[in-house]
Amino acid sequence: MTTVKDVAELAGVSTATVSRVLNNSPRVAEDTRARVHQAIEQLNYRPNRLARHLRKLATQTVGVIIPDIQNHFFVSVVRGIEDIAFANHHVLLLCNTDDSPSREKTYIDILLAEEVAGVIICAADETISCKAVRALVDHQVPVVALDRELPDLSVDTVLTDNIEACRSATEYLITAGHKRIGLIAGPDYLAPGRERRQGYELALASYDLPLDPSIIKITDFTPEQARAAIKELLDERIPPTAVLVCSGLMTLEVFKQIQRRGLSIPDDIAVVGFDDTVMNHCLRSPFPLITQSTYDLGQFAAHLLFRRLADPTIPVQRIRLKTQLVFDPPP
Amino acid sequence: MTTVKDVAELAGVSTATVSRVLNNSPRVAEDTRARVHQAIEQLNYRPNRLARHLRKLATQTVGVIIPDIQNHFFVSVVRGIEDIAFANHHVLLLCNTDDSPSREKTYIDILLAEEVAGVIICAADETISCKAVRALVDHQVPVVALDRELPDLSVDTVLTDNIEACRSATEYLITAGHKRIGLIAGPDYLAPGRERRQGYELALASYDLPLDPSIIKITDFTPEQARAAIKELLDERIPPTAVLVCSGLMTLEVFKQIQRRGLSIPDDIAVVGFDDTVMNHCLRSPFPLITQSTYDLGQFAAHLLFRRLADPTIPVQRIRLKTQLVFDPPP
DNA sequence: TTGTAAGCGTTATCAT
DNA sequence: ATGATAACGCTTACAA
Repeated sequence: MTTVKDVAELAGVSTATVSRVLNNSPRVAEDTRARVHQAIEQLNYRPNRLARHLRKLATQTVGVIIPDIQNHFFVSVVRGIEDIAFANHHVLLLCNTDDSPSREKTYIDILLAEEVAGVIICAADETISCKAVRALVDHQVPVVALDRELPDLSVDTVLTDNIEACRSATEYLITAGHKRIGLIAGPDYLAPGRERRQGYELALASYDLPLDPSIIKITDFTPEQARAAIKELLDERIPPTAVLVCSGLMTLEVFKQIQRRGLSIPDDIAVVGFDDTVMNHCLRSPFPLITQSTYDLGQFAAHLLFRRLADPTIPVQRIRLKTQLVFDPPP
Repeated sequence: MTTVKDVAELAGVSTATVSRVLNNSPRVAEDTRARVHQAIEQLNYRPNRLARHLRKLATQTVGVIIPDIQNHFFVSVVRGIEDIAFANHHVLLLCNTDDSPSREKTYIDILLAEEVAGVIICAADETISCKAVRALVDHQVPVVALDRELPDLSVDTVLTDNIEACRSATEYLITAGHKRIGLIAGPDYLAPGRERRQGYELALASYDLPLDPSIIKITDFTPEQARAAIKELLDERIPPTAVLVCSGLMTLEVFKQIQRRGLSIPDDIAVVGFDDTVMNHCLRSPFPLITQSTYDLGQFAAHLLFRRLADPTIPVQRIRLKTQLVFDPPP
């Protein structure tokens, strides 16, 4: 392994000078700079990031904590983050939690020990996660909350406009004539669960429709619970004539189950789902989808992070990304 | 930031002893060990990974270089790798190359500078990539080639059984009565391109069917080129009655284009595609798919890496994973 | 403009 | 069994 020392020797200067060249210090003569650069070339020298970061007590590494990259939702999020990080000469540490607070905690401890420059996190559980994430904040590690909040913490946050998305989607169903609309939502301890339900309730209220708890199903966002939920809805004594499904993974499952029962959409039951995860790409979807630009979500989060890295004093930012109600898949 | 020094002070021992406890050295009295552990607890001390790794000149970081996480194929690959890495207390650096050798090179330089413990790579270009990857090998960084080969390098490799997969798929089409079978394959500089074409040719040969270059389309695996390819095939003076499409992304695109033309599968044209990326999940696929367990692919690669990390002397391994020809989607 | 030297937090060697 | 101390590769005061 070649080190600054080797370069210094070959260039006939001290290691300090090499370091200055490496860090583009202005206080170095042009010809020395040239000689050093030549030595670097010749030896194919790459400064050791570990050593550099240890010395500076600052890395060029960003921790990305998400539930599961296998959830289509996070794929482009991660890519969006990576592209911004790459442009800033930073590198991504990918951490999948499976929504387990304990695995999340383990990863946070590792990221802390790795002295990451910052962390972008989609928390496993908004209340529980705060405790672990606080350790990052206490150690001055910038944190960006993505898609889910960190309520006790004052950190930059980028969210989807959940309430308005579901309010308008529900309104769409209501104006289409539906009076009994089922909801398959997520847990209250996650913003996308809580707020999407709120949007739904808001719409019902503004049209003076009754809120029937028996057709509001709160799940943990998994397909398994979505399957149980849609089953229960369809088995109601008076089944809903429409249903709003509040995540991509669940929408797919609901679609499958409805198909399996031989029911038709929207004649037997109307559906509005979330995210163009799957079916949107391979068939003209038989129902509208609330879509979010997940790539943008990632990019925004990364932008917030690097902005804060550049200037830690700016006020905490909070961004809401708009959604779209899409009736037809892309060509 | 609490350091060994703080712990040592609180426990009333030297930093060396703390380090011994941290590294489970047997040469430390039980009561001192207890005192140190208590101090660690009390201070909530986490050993700095950077410092540790710099000192040991060995990290617990694995570089994962793939073309694009947005390609569904790599999603579970990465997750498979992560799960094994996590179990081994290692962490993942995710690098997307977009199949660009230059971006790949940049990432390899970074990984080298980060002193990663090992690298799992799906090369952008088997010939070009070798040059950059050789730097890793030269620096004794274990490398595992995934899905694509590193021909000039003697490294552990995990591949799909491409030839047999496409031979049997083509055979299936032949025994179904097809005599004029089109092929949409990948480039020769990638194993999945090259070998899948070989399997196709093998099958034709063994049934004494002619090889018609005009219905063999070599693409770069992108949907764009797949679209052009299927268009050309369908516009042939005598169009093929069947087509074998050699990647998941391309299969989806071909499916769309056939649909758009109002043609029906398999009556107008029979299709065999790759990977259960999309349509398999939302509708009973109208045609069979060659599927690979990408999660296993990732796990195997990671296993190879950690095996070599544990014992660098074992002979280079080469694994071929079997595929399945799937006619019906999972329930 | 350049060099010397200390130090980032850890571990390994050598004493004791 | 434990403690001093040097070293990993780099950056940055402080001198010169």
